[in-house]
Amino acid sequence: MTISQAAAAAGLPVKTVRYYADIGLVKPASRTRAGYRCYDAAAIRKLVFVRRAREFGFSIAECRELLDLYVDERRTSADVKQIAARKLSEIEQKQRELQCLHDELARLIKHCRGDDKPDCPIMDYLTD
Amino acid sequence: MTISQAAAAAGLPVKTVRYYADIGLVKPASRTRAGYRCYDAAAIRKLVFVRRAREFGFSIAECRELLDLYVDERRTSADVKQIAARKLSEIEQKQRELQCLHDELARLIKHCRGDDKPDCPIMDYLTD
DNA sequence: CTACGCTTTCCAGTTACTGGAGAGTCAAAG
DNA sequence: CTTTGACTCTCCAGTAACTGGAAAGCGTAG
Repeated sequence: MTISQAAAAAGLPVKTVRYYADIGLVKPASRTRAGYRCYDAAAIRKLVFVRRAREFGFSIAECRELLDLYVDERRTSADVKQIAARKLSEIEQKQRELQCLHDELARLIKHCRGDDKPDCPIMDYLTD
Repeated sequence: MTISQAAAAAGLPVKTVRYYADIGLVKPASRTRAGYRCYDAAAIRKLVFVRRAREFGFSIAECRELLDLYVDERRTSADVKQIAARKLSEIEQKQRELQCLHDELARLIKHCRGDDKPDCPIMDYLTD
């Protein structure tokens, strides 16, 4: 399978697949004599795996960790669960932060008259 | 005021203040003969303004916009409100995305036994 | 006078790609 | 057999918003 076929199968841009090969995250199974990357079913499964992990917000480093577990037959679900739990608490942390920002900004917007005068509680708040 | 005093007053790292000067976001009031940046009260107010706007998640480009309004005596609160409302809807969009991720990941973690066996619904999900 | 701390500029690295240039490859059409 | 067009290769640069570090200059206290 050529890189464009692999990219289509995995649901990733060709550039990204090439990038993953460059950084050694998901290497092609082989190369043709002309240097074209060849992807087999296993490599494509890894690409899909990485795409889904990335969609979950896992970093490339974390994807590497997960991919190591993915191919490790002696992995334990406890290992996987730990990484996932770590990510979940990061997500929750970000959610709390966003909620604060949201509430504060919504409050300011509510109190801003939005007319043609310069006075504005949003500006006042930023000025402090 | 030297750059380190200005940075302390604004609650920003020195490097960041220098960076803001480099990109023309908040320029020092003047320079000493030796080339040292000099910050006056107005510049420090702008630094604080930018710090707070950044904390709200406004990008540097948006900070520039807001800063233009900040110094514009003919600004209208409608202009400010519009920018803020745009940012608020971005925040809400990100909140919805995070909520989806959170729920999905929490569900998977709940169903993962977290024992010493390799079987894991999280891995299954990523493999698809 | 010297030591130390602060400042300067410039360069590189971070994250995870994305775009583009210039050159090589492949398969099909004429 | 050649040509055309699509595809691929590598390498370089840029993105956002800094951050770290090197090498050199400046300023003041002892």
